[in-house]
Amino acid sequence: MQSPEDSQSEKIKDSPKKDSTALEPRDAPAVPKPAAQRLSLYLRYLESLQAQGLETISSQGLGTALRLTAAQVRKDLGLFGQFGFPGVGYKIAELILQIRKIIGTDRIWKVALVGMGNLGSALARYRGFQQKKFQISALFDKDPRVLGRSYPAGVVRPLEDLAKIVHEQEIQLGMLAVPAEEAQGVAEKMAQAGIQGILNFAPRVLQKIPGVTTVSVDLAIQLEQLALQITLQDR
Amino acid sequence: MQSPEDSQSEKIKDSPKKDSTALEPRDAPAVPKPAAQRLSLYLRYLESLQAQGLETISSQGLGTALRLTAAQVRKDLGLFGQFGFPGVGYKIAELILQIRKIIGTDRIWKVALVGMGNLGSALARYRGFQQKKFQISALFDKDPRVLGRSYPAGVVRPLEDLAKIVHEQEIQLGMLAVPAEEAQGVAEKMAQAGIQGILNFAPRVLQKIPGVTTVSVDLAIQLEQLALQITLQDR
DNA sequence: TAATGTGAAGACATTCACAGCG
DNA sequence: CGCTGTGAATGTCTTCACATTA
Repeated sequence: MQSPEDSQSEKIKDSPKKDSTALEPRDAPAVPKPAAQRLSLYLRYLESLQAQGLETISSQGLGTALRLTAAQVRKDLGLFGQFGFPGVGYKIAELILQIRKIIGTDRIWKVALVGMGNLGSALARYRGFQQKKFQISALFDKDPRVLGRSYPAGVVRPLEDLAKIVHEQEIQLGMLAVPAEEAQGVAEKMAQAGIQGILNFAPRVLQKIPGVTTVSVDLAIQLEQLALQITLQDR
Repeated sequence: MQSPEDSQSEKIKDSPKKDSTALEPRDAPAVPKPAAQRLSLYLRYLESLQAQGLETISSQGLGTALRLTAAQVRKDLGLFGQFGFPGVGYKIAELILQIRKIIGTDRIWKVALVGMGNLGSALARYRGFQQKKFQISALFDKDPRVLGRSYPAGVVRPLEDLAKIVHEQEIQLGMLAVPAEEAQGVAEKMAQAGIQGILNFAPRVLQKIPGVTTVSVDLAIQLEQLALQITLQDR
């Protein structure tokens, strides 16, 4: 999907290959990329179940709501531990805590947003992030016309201040919403500033930057995927 | 990914199974979902090459730019035809036309946008769509406070007018940017109005609606994926 | 009894490697 | 000669099916 894709992303694992005597990479079982994506879906749905006051859910119940097989759900959760109770299912509250811990959203992540055009300003106002433990902590642009503009997340600062602010505020993630031509360059600046991961909205594939993880979302491509699926169906 | 689905999406193919005598589904070779996603990436990069005035590109060149192997590129394009020239590579202009035809963006698709909150209004102004042959033709909301507001794509209309306008303007696609709780209901209204495909931005998995293709994009989930990858790395 | 967890089988996707072509 | 197109080999992911458990 949807990505693919709908969003593209970096590799996650580090296949242990033949060398089982390797000491360094702390032999954790690799997580299949599709399973990683589904983990977020589980969490989101479990949270809605909890809001409804439910206590347990079966792999079958999760699967039906998320359009997956029950076996898939069990395999996915099984990658991280034994969370279920035979004859009962999964305890919702407990599973939510476990998944948050796996994803890392048992704590808050600070995010810098670079590029305050149409999309950037929408992202700055989007409420879906806070709930998920992401706090937009600083806004940047290079266009003098938007500098100083004020948002709930603060004022727009010049790109030159990026490294300083990232360090001061201990920002770990960045969202990149600049024009395609500038994306690679700005991404590299973000990396140099100490950002560990970049969510890229620019319509361009970023070349690998050592030490940085990137995930891309391209809105126009998602519409194309929709068109393609329809076109393939009616042929 | 995604990757799946980072973005998630419906099934594309229709596995031919054993029954090779089937008459109905017009035996076209199924397209692997990941390959379908990459097709859009090829197109986008080819267009940028064309803008630079280049004439040909090898599978190796495409692969390097898009972080894929050359073999992968050849396999993918090979799913749709023989577009390359041994010893030369692919002719950029020609390949662009072919891929547009496959995706269906050799013509214009009309799009209705439902839900004019933060995200909806950003989508209404986003320039990345027109270039890709998607024309936002009508805007809808149910909140009286935003009705009548004016955007480049027109004025915001009440949701009750959806079916009428979809038919009048021959709209085929919809973008859904309403709150999660309303997503399924509004998606079903869109289907009834005659829309063939929905790009869903609401943070909820839509249940299957017969006759409609859906692709989902969840911004908060993409940030979670970034966090997860970083968390998995440093464990 | 109603559910999980998990090897084994099967389906699917990627990479290899090389024949063939302009 | 350089590069494509494509079967065959490999690798990854999903589904099956059932022993196991509370």
